[in-house]
Amino acid sequence: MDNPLARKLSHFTRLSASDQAALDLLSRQRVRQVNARHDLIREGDRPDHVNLILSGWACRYKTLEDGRRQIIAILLPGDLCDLNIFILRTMDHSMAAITPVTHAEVSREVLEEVTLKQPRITQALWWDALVTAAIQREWSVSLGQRTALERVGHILCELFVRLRMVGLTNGNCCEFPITQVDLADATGLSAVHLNRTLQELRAGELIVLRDRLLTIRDLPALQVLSLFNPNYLHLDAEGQQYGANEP
Amino acid sequence: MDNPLARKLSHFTRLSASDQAALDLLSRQRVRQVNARHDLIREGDRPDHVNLILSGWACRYKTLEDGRRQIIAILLPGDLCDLNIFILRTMDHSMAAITPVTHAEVSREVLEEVTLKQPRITQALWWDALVTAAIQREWSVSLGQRTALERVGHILCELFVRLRMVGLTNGNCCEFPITQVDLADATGLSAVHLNRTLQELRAGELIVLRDRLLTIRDLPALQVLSLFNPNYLHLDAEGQQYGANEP
DNA sequence: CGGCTGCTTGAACTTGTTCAACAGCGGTGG
DNA sequence: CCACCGCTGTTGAACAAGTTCAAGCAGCCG
Repeated sequence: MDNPLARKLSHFTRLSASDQAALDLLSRQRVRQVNARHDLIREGDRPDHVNLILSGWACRYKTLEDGRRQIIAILLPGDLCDLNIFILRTMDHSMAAITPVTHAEVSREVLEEVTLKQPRITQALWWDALVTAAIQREWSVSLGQRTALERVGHILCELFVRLRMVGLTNGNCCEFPITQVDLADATGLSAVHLNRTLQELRAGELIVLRDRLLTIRDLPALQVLSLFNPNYLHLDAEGQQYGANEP
Repeated sequence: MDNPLARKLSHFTRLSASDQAALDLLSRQRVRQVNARHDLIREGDRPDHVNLILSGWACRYKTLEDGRRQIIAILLPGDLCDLNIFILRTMDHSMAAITPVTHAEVSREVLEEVTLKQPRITQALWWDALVTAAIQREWSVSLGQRTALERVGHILCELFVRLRMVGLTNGNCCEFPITQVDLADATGLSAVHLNRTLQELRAGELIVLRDRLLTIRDLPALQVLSLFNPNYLHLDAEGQQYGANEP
């Protein structure tokens, strides 16, 4: 299975062959490439499609007038951006590629057709949207309450688990192609302090991060240190009751 | 119009008489009272209904094991909690009343019936859900990038504008029944520093806050100081194209 | 009256920021 | 081929913002 969206949704529900086919169809809609650090869409734009990340990392962000920037969310392969964007007139934030990104632009019509024909997919996309909202809430907790060390540990745990869901980890390793500046903007820390915090995690023998490759040496310890409780990711196959009964 | 939800949604779309009637029906579902600082629902619960706040203030919050608490969202009259909660098995956060709260518990069945019969309401509820998500993102920006002064100013602006949408302001005044401790937990500040920050806003002649009554003495100045840009609230009647054509 | 909650103040302290400089690396153009 | 540039990561030191601890006051309610 090389379709990251299908892989992710199968954590929620069992997908039939026709569900799979429908998701594959989504992945083949108008496929585009974007270079690293280029915008996919900007605040004020009015999009006419939904983006599905196929490969690479992207982010949502907002900037304040004086240049301060907050990364609001990190988008990984299999992430679908703003299902019902069609209702709001304009984007209130921007999205940018962190690495080179391939994404499919799915039109409203295609999306509606798929959700109409495949109710299990509709259900699963709902689950995905609700998890996305839960992640956003957890980030608020991090930004508001966690210390620098906890915050950085937490985001590493979260990204690792999310990457594992779409098959992008290898044992306790994963590609981790984000710069320290971007990680700092995501955690609300200065780049200098983020650097020192990473060093602290390395010194504690919790992680290795070098050459865009992350190894989590002791995930349980990192989770404890970061007060990371994965239940907000709702990974416990909650939708199995809607499982496919076709082959 | 004493229905805060209808009042809020009418900022997005024109509501027909039957839309109004349907929203009034929602407000009459199983009406409950909750005392101040009591939970409406707890992390781990599995709700079987959606809450519609009719009067009073509430909040969503999460606590960390060691007692640190982050208020994730503030719920005002007219706010509807988690439309599609039915999909996720358990709550990943709690909700509590800040003041005494009256709310209607709307069952899945009633909600589905209304949205099926009144497509304009469905559309408007979508708009509301997307605005809620946008608010959550803006809070991330505040927590991650804004200084204490900006953060406090920003939340005051936001709450004032949201209260105005549901008719709970009077000129530049509004009831503001939240304690400093709760405001501190919402802004990620200590209660002591929140107190000093409020004093700074008072000293700058921007606000008066006394006896649970907030007066914004200079909204434009407060907006500038807080880098408050209301476009994330999507208030510009974006859904007028779906306006009712019945009386 | 006593005890509670919410607000306020002072002072010491801690965490994270800012500023500045430098090293390593890869790409580009002379 | 080498010089140079820009980007990323790293380090040190001074600094600022916000926290913590501790105490006190006002109003309210039983």
